[in-house]
Amino acid sequence: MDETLTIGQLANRFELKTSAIRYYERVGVLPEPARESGQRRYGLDAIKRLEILDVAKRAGFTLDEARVLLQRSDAGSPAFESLRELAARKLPEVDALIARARAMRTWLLTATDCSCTTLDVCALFDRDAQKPQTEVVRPLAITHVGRGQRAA
Amino acid sequence: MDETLTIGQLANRFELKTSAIRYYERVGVLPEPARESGQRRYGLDAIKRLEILDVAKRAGFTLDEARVLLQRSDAGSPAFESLRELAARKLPEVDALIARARAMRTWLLTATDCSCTTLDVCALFDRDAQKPQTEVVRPLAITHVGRGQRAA
DNA sequence: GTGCACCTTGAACCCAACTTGAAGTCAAGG
DNA sequence: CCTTGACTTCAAGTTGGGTTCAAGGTGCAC
Repeated sequence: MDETLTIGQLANRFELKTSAIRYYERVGVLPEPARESGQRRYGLDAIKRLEILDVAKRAGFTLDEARVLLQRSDAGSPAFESLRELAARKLPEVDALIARARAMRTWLLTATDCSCTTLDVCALFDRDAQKPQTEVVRPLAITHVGRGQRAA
Repeated sequence: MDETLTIGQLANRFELKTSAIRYYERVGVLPEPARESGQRRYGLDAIKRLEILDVAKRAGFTLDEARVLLQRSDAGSPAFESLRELAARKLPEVDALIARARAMRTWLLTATDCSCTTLDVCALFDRDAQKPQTEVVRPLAITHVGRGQRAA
């Protein structure tokens, strides 16, 4: 029980690829770990960090935001201010996402039992009728999900 | 009233950039339009297409899916089968998105009035406690929103 | 002493949906 | 004639979150 893990063991534990962990290190989300004959060795701190990161990703934070979060968490004292700040900024984005997704859902349901025979005459494609509910929301940073890798 | 628009006029009408319209043409979402001394001239068909595309994008279709949709719409006869098919395939993805977004929302609300002083001890970052509700959903093709351009 | 599993590196590649840039064309106005 | 402004082309860049590749190191068992 020496409490350190290789990158492969750590990756397994979090269902990540080793390349992802190296990537996190590269972009500053994880600090550089200790080495044993050139190889990375991770301790409890890294595990805790990845756990936090895991939750943060689920919560819709980008890696950049998570990086800030984790830096503050290290700093010690005013740790939680940044989290509350970030959460408060994130909330309206998430609300907008939910609203948009619901409008989409309604549209899709209607579409599956629409009986028009050509698209041109169908009310589903009446732009103005849809506008009020389904405003397009621009910068929505929930886009990290599922990009850059094909079916893990 | 000659009913044709230049690319710039069309772009204005849909709050797109001209580059986006050329891009749509390049990837086959819009057909090649007529030309007058080299310049694109768009008619009502193009407007209708962009209206459909607009709704399709709101509904979470990718450009690729929209392209199929619009091709079928041209073909004439079995037009709506493809739409119903696409809608049926899309629905569970949207449901998953909504579920995930709601879990996120709960988490964010909790975060804004959590009173922990360091991240390490906070229940918000207890991975296992969150798992059941907030499973990470992988391929979620709603990612077309807000990528590739900074704040239109 | 070699086979094997695991680790190392940097650079290049992936995706979607565009945007940006350079260099050129065209018509109208002064 | 010259400028202005809107158009044209094709190539390359941007974004985020990684993956993939080639070439090589390390340690242990057989």
